[in-house]
Amino acid sequence: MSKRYSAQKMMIENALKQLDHPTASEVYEYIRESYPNISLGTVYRNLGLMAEAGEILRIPSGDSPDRFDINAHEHLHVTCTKCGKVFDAESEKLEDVLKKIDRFLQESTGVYIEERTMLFQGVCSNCRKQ
Amino acid sequence: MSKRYSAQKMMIENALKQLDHPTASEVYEYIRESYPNISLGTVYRNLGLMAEAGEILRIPSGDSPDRFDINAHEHLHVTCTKCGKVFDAESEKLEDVLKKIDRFLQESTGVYIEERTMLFQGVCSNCRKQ
DNA sequence: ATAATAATAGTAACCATTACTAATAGATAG
DNA sequence: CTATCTATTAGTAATGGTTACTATTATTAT
Ligand SMILES: [Mn+2]
Ligand SMILES: [Mn+2]
Ligand SMILES: [Zn+2]
Ligand SMILES: [Zn+2]
Repeated sequence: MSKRYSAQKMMIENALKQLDHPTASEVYEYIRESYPNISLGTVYRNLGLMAEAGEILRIPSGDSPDRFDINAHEHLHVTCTKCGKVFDAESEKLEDVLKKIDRFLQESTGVYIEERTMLFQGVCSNCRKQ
Repeated sequence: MSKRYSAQKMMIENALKQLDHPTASEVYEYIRESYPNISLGTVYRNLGLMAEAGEILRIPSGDSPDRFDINAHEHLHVTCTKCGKVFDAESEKLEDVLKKIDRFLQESTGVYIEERTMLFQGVCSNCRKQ
């Protein structure tokens, strides 16, 4: 059938667990250390399929390459513009606020919201010290 | 000094007023009808500079090309996945909610938020009828 | 006018991502 | 088992939006 659990996919899953919100290239480089023949195309294809299936999260980023997240539960990301670190944000309170936005947008535009892309940028407390 | 108001920039501004959230290419094609020698690079450069200067808004879009908005006031965009139409959403109420998100993210991650990228997608009421 | 320098047109390069293709590996059936 | 079928891969080429480069043109300052 249409699902063969390849060794490569397993390695990609493992890389996602070891790395913090990595790009496809970072996953590729990580796997290459133990399995030098892995193909970048294979990494891209599997990451895309997994994101499509809802098994992982794709974090689009506009200018820089997309990042991926083993934590598939919907949550927000904040990126530091100085050091590039990615922070997670998640809470009941936040979910309520987001639902409120969905409802507002739906009422004011008539569009039934199916997907949101949200990315926040700023300077982290560590980088502010320097 | 560093600001020369070129005829090309004026044409780009005008195109932004005539078109609804156009891409750089759409601006380019629009201007080409009356001024065939305009360069796509010039359109990109000016749009980038204007967005940088806060004179216009850049709407990043992940997969598809970025769009631009003559309305520089911060507001949200909802795109219909069927017809591609872009809807504007703006209100006092919404601004309050967004400020609330900023404050929450700042408290929970320590990052001082300087920029937000938000894009919503769904199906518009018109497309739902079909 | 002359010189200095923004800005442009045209084109080449970039780079993340996708598409393509022949080879591989794992499942299926006899 | 052996032959066959097919999902997946490695390797590489192509894509497409965007940026970089460079010689030329247009605008400003002297
Ligand atoms: Mn995360
Ligand atoms: Mn708008
Ligand atoms: Zn930082
Ligand atoms: Zn629609």
